[in-house]
Amino acid sequence: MRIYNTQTRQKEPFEPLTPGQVRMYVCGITAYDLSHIGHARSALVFDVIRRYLEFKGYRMLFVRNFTDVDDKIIKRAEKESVSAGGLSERYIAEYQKDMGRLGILAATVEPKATEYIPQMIALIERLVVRGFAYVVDGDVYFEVRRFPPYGRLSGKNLDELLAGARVEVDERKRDPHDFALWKSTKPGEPSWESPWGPGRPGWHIECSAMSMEHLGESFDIHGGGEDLIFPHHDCEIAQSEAATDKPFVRYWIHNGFVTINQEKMSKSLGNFFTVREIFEKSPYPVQRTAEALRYFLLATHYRSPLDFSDDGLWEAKRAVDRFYDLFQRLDESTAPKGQGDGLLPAVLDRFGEAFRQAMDDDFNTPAAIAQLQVLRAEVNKLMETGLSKQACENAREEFRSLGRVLGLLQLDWREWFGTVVQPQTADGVITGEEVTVRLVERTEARRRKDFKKADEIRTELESLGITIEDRPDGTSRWKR
RNA sequence: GGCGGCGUAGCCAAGUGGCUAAGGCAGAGGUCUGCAAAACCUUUAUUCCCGGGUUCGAGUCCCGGCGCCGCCUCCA
Repeated sequence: MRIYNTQTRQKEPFEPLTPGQVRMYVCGITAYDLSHIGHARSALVFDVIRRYLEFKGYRMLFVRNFTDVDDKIIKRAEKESVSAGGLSERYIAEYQKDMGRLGILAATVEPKATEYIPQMIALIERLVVRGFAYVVDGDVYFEVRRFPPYGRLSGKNLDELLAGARVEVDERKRDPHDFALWKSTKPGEPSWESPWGPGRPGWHIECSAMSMEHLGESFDIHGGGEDLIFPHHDCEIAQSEAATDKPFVRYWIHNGFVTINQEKMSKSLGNFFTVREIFEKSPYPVQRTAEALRYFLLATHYRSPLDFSDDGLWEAKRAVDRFYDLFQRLDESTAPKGQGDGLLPAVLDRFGEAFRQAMDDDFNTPAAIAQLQVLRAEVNKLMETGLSKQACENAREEFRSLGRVLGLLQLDWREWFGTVVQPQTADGVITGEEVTVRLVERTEARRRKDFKKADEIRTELESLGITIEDRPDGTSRWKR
């Protein structure tokens, strides 16, 4: 398996520090607002990486943090006249709700920054003792000039940074790029006791403290959005390696942005869609919307920018429909053992292997999905030659097994198409029972060759979002 | 100004030196069907932004343009 490492800007063979085990840390969110699709993409990318590594047989130790103390949280909390802690708690819960609906699996540990203040203080003290940090008026800064490799990850050079950067001048800092490890408290802000007086941690230190606490001083994979490369991850490297003298991380993985009309989606630009909105605007049930969104996001490689659009999302849904069409055919097949039975195992093997090869190449999900699509076509063809019930089940199981890596194709086709008979359905949505009644009428009409009546019923159901498919035996099936 | 990335069919999107440039969506024709839908078959880039170069051979490497984007300040 090869992984693109931001550190070296090339794909490298992947070998974990401990054979059979992978330790991975991913920068989560700052909890002060609802998550947008960009957050969802990042969570999804690392969810799939985690799933694939588990699929490969690795034991995963996966940490994804929450930043629950920070300027933006404090500001927002002030505005809403609530406590900073309460605000971040609320948005952490919202994040977990959204990501849960998207099928993002929980991490092994999901630490919150404020629960690791002692570890952060200990780390900062270590840096002060070792001469990498200095104290000014209750603030503690990391002195970047004392750590020559600073900027290695992003490829930035301190002297060149000075030329163009608009860095606010803080006379107390020894270098404009020195960053805060500890900030002395202002009145009304959350604060903790420290050797330097009451204060709160700087942003970067939390990730070093929490990752080391759970994964050790050196671990395998550290991930996040590409906007975190500089300064956040460069700062993490500086703090961590200055404190331990050990290599901090082996593989740095960064996901590309979600854009809107080719422009970065971000809170500051105001051009973002929240995950919540996607679900609310969707005419489909949560599970189906979630899978369409996953498919859409995974159809682009994780390092490429991805332009979000409603059209793209519904195209993805159409593509997933084709899989569930096949699953229904497989499920309803009553064919006896046929020629396809003999050919199927080799086909499943071949595409399973192609799928793994795609994923082994830097988690190439678009290529992996393409293999699933070709397999779908192949199985459809084999059905023409006759596939026994058992063979059909084997085929379905292969899609389920590979699809699990991407968090796709796990539903029963009835759930996907919304044909589960639900006694209660939202206003304006026809229930499965009602559809069944109309369908029986239509079947009767067709039997009488009353095609006018049959077509009326079909048109009526179509206007309600129901598509009918007639089977050769005169019966019909339907989907939303 | 510094650093980095991208430009492949109507749209989305793989492919980073070598069989006929994956796959999806949309479109066209056909088989099937009462008509549809789904499925299947055929079809949609002699060509990968432009111009040079390296090579037996380049979408893929190098140089130079053009266009777009990101980071350098909080940001997934």
